[in-house]
Amino acid sequence: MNNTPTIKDVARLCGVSTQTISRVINQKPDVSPATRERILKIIKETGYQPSALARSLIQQRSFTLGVIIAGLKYEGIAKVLNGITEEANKEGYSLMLEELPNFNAIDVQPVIRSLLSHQVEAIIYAAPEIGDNWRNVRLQYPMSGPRMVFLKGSPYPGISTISVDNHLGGFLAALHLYEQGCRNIAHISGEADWWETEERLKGWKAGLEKVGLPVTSRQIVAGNWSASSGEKAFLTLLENYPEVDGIFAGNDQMALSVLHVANERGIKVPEQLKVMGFDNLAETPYYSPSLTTIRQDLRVLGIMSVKKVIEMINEPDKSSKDALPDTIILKPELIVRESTQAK
Amino acid sequence: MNNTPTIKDVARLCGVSTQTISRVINQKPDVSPATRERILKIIKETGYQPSALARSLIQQRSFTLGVIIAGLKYEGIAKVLNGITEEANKEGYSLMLEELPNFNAIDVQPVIRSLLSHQVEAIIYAAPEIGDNWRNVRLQYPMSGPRMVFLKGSPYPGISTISVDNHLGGFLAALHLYEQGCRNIAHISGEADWWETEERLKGWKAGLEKVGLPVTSRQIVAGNWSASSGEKAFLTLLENYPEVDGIFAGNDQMALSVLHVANERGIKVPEQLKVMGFDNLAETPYYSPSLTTIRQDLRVLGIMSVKKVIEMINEPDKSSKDALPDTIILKPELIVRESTQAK
DNA sequence: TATGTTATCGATACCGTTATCGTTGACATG
DNA sequence: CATGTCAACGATAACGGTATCGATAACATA
Repeated sequence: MNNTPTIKDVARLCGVSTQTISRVINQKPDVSPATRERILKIIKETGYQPSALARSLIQQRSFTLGVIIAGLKYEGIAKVLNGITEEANKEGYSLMLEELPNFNAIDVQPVIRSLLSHQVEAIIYAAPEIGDNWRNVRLQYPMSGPRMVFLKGSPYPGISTISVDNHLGGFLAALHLYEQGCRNIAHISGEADWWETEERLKGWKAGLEKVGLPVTSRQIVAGNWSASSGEKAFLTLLENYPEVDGIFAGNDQMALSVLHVANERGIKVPEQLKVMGFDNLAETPYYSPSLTTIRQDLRVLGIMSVKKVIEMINEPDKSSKDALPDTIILKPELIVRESTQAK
Repeated sequence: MNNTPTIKDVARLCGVSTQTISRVINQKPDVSPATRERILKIIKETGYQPSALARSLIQQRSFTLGVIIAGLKYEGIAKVLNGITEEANKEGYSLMLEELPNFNAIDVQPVIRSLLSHQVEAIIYAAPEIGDNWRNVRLQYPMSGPRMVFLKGSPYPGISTISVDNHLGGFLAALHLYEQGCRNIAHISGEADWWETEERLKGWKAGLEKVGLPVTSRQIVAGNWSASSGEKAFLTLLENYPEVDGIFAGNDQMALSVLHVANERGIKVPEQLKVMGFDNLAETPYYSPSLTTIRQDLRVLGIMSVKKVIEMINEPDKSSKDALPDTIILKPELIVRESTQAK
């Protein structure tokens, strides 16, 4: 009585069957203009809103996507999510959001089950690939379940994956530092076992090899994405590899703390040391000096992921000619700023 | 046939009624240990998962919260969301996420209707208060609808609101700069019409008045939260208020670009100019110099909001003794670093 | 007049689950 | 033996919609 009206209430008020109401709200034919108008009026008056739940149940379509994320504090994922919400909104899909408490694959199963029980039509898996945690998810995932797209990790045949070419990013970084005159180039890597960490490292190595510079263990120090880890790593570098004249940090935060320490110690950037990061955070133009970095457009990544899953929903045979490929690799881009500009 | 099994499939396989299956999955009595075990075994074998949709429909409970956000690119909201997902997870609630395409109140109505049609049990409104956009939402929202909590805006009698005391933050900032010896203190404000902008500005004014410093229009320059706006604002300040010796920026990004410009121009921070921000971003300890700022714990804000709405769901009479108050104001905290340390 | 066509609408079943009440049989009790 | 109690289970309706088919009346056509 006091609650929100249902289709039955509206039908009773209009003196017609629920079926006719259904026809009106779904804009189907077989309703006379007169009754249609009368019904629309009463719908407006009562504020009636069809239940998406009941609809999903009978139609076997929820128009809902599941999104699994982890590490919202890591900044990057927020941008991905931004793209996802934008595109999902545009396409009329709702989103169920699940954040994993940690990065293990162990806790993923209940999260997926929860999404499935809500009959999401597809799942966007945007938690980072660390070690073999993706592998387990991919293996355990039921073939009969709704389609799934993996974000920011390694491609795998038969499984849709959308990533940024981190290898290329590392490669570009190494080359750029070389071209700016650096001959002793170090790398502060991201958190161990992350796919992105490995790829950036490999790309950086490939770049050094390409230009004929040696790659020794002294040149590589492990960080963990955090600014404080970047600070420690840089201090280690100064001790073990004092001739360093170029640093490629695995992300902008770690690069920032390199700038910070350099500033404290009177090491001039870029004159004595060239520094670059990865991500192109919005603030990087305002670091001191402004930071050269590798731009990756994570918002677009999110948009692509929604486009892809909706495409998979609409044609499960995936045999369209201009369909998106299963594996999409976005190209990162070098952004040159003061921190590597030879003067 | 090929699809996920329903309760009927399980019932048929077990040779019992669906009711008995229901009793098992809900851990209710009136099932013999033998059949219970047999049923559990078949449930495991088939991978049966009860439909949350059907359940929500019959029970009139969805165990789902709606979250409305805007401006994911603004960093702060990601932390709020982080707290929300954490607490919701803990309490066994799912989340439906909706991001507003802009900050107007115009587009809010369809978003709310969408959430209502999914029968969310409560809504957390975490889009910023700008001008009177909250007012419209609050007025248009149906009294009969699920309860709603507003985040990061002005309290209003009878409506639950959880915010940070931005006024206090601005006040603390002004006082701190004064205590550090500044006598010409400027403010770079956030985007116009935001509640947070106004509060920080008012608090800062109150602080200056408290210590007996004048407040003139020259001392206030409008920014828009972005680092580039901070740069412009600082340049304006240098022109119109050259005697400035202390700056309170409305957020850390704008403070960062003040540091950047100061560094470029050879203005020594903190010796000649003391600078502070607001937010306490993770990177602020590594700005050069490290940045004094006002810490607000937005993750806790998110957690509190979930606690509050769940409390409202469970006891709509809100007459418990140790219930959370309708209006919760979290206290920000001064974090002193190099950028304001008198030497 | 008998039949066909069309526009408009309703009756019924169903989606997958649970609430509610009823049924059955075994056993105890007076 | 009649009755009561209890454990274990099923039948039916309901949640709020839609799919499917059918019904009715008005009108056109043969």
